[in-house]
Amino acid sequence: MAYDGFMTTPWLSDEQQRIWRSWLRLNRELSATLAREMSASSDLSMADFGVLVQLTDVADGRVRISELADNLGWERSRVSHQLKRMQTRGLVERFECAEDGRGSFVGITSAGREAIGEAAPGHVAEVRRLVVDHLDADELRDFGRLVDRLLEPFNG
Amino acid sequence: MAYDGFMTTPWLSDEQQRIWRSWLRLNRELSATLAREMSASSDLSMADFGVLVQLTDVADGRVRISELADNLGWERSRVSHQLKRMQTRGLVERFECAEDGRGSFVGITSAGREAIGEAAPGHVAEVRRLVVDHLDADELRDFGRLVDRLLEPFNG
DNA sequence: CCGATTTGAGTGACGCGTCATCTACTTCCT
DNA sequence: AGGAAGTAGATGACGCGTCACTCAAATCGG
Repeated sequence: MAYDGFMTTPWLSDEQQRIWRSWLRLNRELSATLAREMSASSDLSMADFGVLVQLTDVADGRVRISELADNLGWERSRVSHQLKRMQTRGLVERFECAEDGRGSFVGITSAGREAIGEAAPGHVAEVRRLVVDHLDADELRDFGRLVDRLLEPFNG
Repeated sequence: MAYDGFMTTPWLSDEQQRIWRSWLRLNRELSATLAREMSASSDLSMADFGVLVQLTDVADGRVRISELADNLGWERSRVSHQLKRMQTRGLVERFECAEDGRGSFVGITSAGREAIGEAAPGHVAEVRRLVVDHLDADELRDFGRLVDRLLEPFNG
């Protein structure tokens, strides 16, 4: 157990610290690589892509802003900023909401569909290459189990 | 195997997709929670904290900027921007480099040491609570092994 | 029915991160 | 020695993300 000189609280053990730092590094490398691939092979950012995925996931192609925020796990204001940028570029469009005068719908445009259609194959290939195909069946199962385990504190 | 209507490339299987999305969510929740805790219990951001950790890691308290960038796994320009902000707040200081007229050293100030001393215990507690103590010994070992496995493509 | 509270959404300020580019210094090649 | 190429670091522009705040509409409690 390693203690840091100026702290009165135990730091992590060397092994725990190694694992934690590796985890941080993995996130860094993975998201940087995916972001680079995305912007190299399309005009979309990862954020754009995430939004468009959600918008193609829904049947009628239009979602309430808050529902979109929930599905993305983003703050509302983040969604708002993001949609503003995407609307400027013609990737999404907004519609008024009849049932609730405060709310509004957002939907994907045909330009948006075209953009995600271009971006998706390369992105999927990269996720496969770096993660899915890089683990065998057992490892992938363990991986899923662990991720679920670590998500527990955020589900309750 | 699920295919997306407008694509000619295979998407991920439902299970693979579920795991991948869970992983993305875990990153989101974890980093958001840690960032929130950090800024609630100190005046530091996660980025500030990372820099200060590196600067306390080295013995003499001064590092070449590029070395710092390598240790952090950050781009140089990111380091440059970050250090400028931190220098303004008195957390770090710069020194000229005698051996190389282009280069410079950066070191932690006493204000910087004080700041990280305040921030560290809460941060460590949060990492413990959400990750380390949330997994038993076997799970932690598996987790480390999987993270290492996924880091392989970035090591070669 | 009316005021108080809550909720859906947007905004401005500001810190973060990347990319392209710049400057100054060093190194390498001949 | 001297010019070409490379390297250390800084910078400006711009997109991303959060926080604190605003406004309008809906809902709730009496």
